[in-house]
Amino acid sequence: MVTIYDIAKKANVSAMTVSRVINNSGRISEKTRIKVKKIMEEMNYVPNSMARSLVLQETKILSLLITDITNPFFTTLARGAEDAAMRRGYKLLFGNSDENLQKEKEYVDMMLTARVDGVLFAPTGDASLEHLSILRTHNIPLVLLDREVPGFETDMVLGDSRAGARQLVEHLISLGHKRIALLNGPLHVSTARHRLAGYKEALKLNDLAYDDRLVVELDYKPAAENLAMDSLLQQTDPPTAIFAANNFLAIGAIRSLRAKGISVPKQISVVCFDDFGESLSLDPFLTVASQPAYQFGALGIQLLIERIQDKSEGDYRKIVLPPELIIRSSAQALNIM
Amino acid sequence: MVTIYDIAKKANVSAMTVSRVINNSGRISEKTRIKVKKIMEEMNYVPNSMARSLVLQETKILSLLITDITNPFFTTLARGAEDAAMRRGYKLLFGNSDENLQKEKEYVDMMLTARVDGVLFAPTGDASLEHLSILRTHNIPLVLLDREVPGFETDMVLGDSRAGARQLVEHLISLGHKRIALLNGPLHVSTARHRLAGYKEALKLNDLAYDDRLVVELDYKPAAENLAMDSLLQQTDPPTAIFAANNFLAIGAIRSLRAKGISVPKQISVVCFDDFGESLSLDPFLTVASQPAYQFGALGIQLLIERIQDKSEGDYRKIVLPPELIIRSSAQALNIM
DNA sequence: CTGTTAGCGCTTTCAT
DNA sequence: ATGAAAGCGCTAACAG
Repeated sequence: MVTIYDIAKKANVSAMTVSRVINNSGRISEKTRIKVKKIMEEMNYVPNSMARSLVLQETKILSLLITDITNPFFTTLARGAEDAAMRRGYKLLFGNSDENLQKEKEYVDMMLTARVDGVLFAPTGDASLEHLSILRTHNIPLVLLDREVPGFETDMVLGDSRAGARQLVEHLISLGHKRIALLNGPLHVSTARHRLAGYKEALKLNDLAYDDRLVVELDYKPAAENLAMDSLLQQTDPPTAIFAANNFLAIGAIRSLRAKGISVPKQISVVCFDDFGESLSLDPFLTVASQPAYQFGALGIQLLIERIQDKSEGDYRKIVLPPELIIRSSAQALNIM
Repeated sequence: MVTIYDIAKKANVSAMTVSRVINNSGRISEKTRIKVKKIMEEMNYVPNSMARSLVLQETKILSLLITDITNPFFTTLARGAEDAAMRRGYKLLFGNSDENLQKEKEYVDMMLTARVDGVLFAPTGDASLEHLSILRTHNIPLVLLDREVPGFETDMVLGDSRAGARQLVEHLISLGHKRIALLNGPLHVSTARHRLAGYKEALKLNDLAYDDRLVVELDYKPAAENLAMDSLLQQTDPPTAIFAANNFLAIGAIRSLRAKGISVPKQISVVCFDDFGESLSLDPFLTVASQPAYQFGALGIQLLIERIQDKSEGDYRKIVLPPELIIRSSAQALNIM
């Protein structure tokens, strides 16, 4: 392995001079700078970031933990974070917790031993509090993404789940629907609670009664939608529309409905939170509350780096990004029979 | 920051003893082991992987570079790699080159300075040769994924693009199609060349003439499919079926066709390479050659770690994973008019 | 403008 | 069973 000492020897200078050339620090004569640079090239020198970090006490590595790498919302968010980090000279260490608290813990340990300079964290749920506290104990700057965790204060970038849910449900109501089901994620995740709140709010604003038989809470398990649909449809007064709390739930629901021979949107309307990437949807027909996923990542990195560099104990900032209602064809006016 | 010296002092032992406890190495009395462990807990000690790597000359970090983080093929592959790496005690540093040679170079530099123990590399194309050579120069074990690069020998995990393409095209032929267009990726990527070869092979096996007006080479730019469709359809003897070399191209093509009021599959059949994840496709109707993406990642890691640990200069291994033909409804029998 | 010294946190080697 | 010394590759602080 080529070190600065190898370079130094060959260039007849001290290691320190080589170090200065590498970092463009201090004053160095143009002549030696060029000589050293040339030798570094010749010898294929690559700085050792381990050694550097050890003395500098900073790694220039940020970590991004997401909960589902197969979800377009998170991959788009990841691209936003990556671009923003790179642009500012930071590397990004990805992690995928898979909505799994145990995996999340492993990633937290990894962040700690890797001595990352900061963390962008999409928690699996309220139980992530413990993990966040560990990071806080070690003074690692931290930005929460997409989901908040009760009892934990920090910078965050969130969507407006309540408003988005309300808009979606009001859209259904404006189409004449009165029996609207909510296919929700687990309530230990803040976004699920907020979407439920928005759902209730929309009902109330329109003088519709809240019926808890229309609300189903699903964890992110495959095929759970199928059972949920069954029970929903067997009710005496079944829903005419479904509000799915995220894109995957909507897809699961629609597939389940179609498998039963029920047409969407002709027989049942469906709307959901989160869009799919442009390149993924064959037939963009879902009416959605689309979130600016790329911005989530980019702004998260910005907050994080500001926190790292200012070292300031300034007040925590909470950025709330509004969703955009995109009306397509998966929800239609209720047929008056 | 808590170091082994802090622990040592508090436990009235030497740093060396603490180190031994951490690594379960050497013999230590049960009494001191327990005492030291307890103090480590109390003080929230976390080993510093930088310092450790610096002396050990290994990081236990592997790097995975993919070309498109929004493509389900690669995210699924990433999950396979991640699971396999974690299971064997390695961490995975993700990178997303975005089919961009410049970004790829930045990631290579990063791998070098981060001193990763090995690299899983999906190259952007043949021009990646230079980057691979750099890694080779620095003796970094390397496994190529999905795409090979002429002139570069190493372990690889590939799909059988030629066979998959042949099957897809023969399927179309069996449905009565004779004018079959190929919507291909750029030819500086090995998979595109192999898919072209498979396409030609299928034609030849069925005594159909190869017509280069039916073959379009697209780079991965948005909306390129639209223009390609235009020119394809304006021909005197336009295609009745399209073989798209990957999932995104197929989607682009279908959207373009539908925008022109052309129905798939009624008027034009479409098949493609690579499936979508289960959770992403609303309406799994595309007939595809599906690749075992998860296996690509898992096997890649396996090859890589074996190479790292054996240090052996054994022969390079090339694993070729066959695709699976999944017949759905996007391709139908040609209407005899 | 350049060099010397010391030390970042850890483990290897050699003592005891 | 435990410890002391040296060194991994690098840079901050000070000296010249």
